Amino acid sequence: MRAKRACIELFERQCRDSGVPLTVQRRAILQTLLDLGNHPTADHVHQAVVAVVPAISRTTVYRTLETLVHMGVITKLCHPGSAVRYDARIELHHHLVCLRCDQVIDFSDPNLDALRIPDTSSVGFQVADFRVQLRGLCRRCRRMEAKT
Amino acid sequence: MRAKRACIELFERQCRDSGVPLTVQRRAILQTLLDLGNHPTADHVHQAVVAVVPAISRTTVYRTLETLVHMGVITKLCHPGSAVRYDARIELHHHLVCLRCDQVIDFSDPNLDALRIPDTSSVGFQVADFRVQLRGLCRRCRRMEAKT
DNA sequence: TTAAGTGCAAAAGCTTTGCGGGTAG
DNA sequence: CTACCCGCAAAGCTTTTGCACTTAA
Repeated sequence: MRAKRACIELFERQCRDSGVPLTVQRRAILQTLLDLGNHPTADHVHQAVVAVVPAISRTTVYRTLETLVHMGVITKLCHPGSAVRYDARIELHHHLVCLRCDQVIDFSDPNLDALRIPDTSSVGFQVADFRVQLRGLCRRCRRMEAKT
Repeated sequence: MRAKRACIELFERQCRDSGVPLTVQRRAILQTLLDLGNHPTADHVHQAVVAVVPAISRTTVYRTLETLVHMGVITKLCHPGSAVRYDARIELHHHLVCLRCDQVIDFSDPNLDALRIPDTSSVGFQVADFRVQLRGLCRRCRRMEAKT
């Protein structure tokens, strides 16, 4: 995937520009998040990154993920479940949200991307981007439902 | 507000139709959620409902909120924060999500409502409805940003 | 050199579970 | 009467905090 390299370069550039130290741990966490692909929790990331940097602590993973969000390199996922999930894809894309099992699936569609952003100045809100959530039942939950 | 009564009636009808016992606690929790308005956590609901039913336990609030979600009377909010939030508004509406403070603000707009739902059959997903998240900075965070 | 990052252990939140007693239908 | 609900207490997760040590720039 081409986007991964771009994401890492963005991160390294931002670090230099704002004087944020570029550590082994940070690099490994970002790399792992990119490799994992789908919406892991902080703990998922920790489990995976331990394979690369065995001594890394859960605390560092939590802290680093928040740092990366702040830098705009990754985003927090809006998720109905209890644990926070992170998303390394910052390009415009959308989500299928299962109302039964709370799973979140990436979904891309040019028509959704073309949405015109409405005026929110009346509430003083400044829009940066948007996501569409299509809510319903995923394949598995639909089957379970059918059996009942 | 008209919708509140409708919501309670929907709930009572569903209870009778599916034989779900209609208890004092459930009624009070739904009523409280409707009165609170904006996206409370389970604990917020508990704090508020104690004023009406003093002996009610936190556990019951957690359980009942999940029951109401399952019945389709309320929905879980997709929220980037750590605690789950609930939304008594089941009508179509959208959200402004602040990327700095994680606040979620209700937002209605006919143009967003008119979105054409794309075909998701290729991934076996059945869409029930949708929400648009406009992400950016809320008024307060925008001011804080400006000062820096 | 020095400001910032890291690891550890412990605390603080949020949510779920098991169980005896209570209640709506 | 009977199945389901409720409250309590305790356990189980997830996330944050304080502090001493290490490291990138």
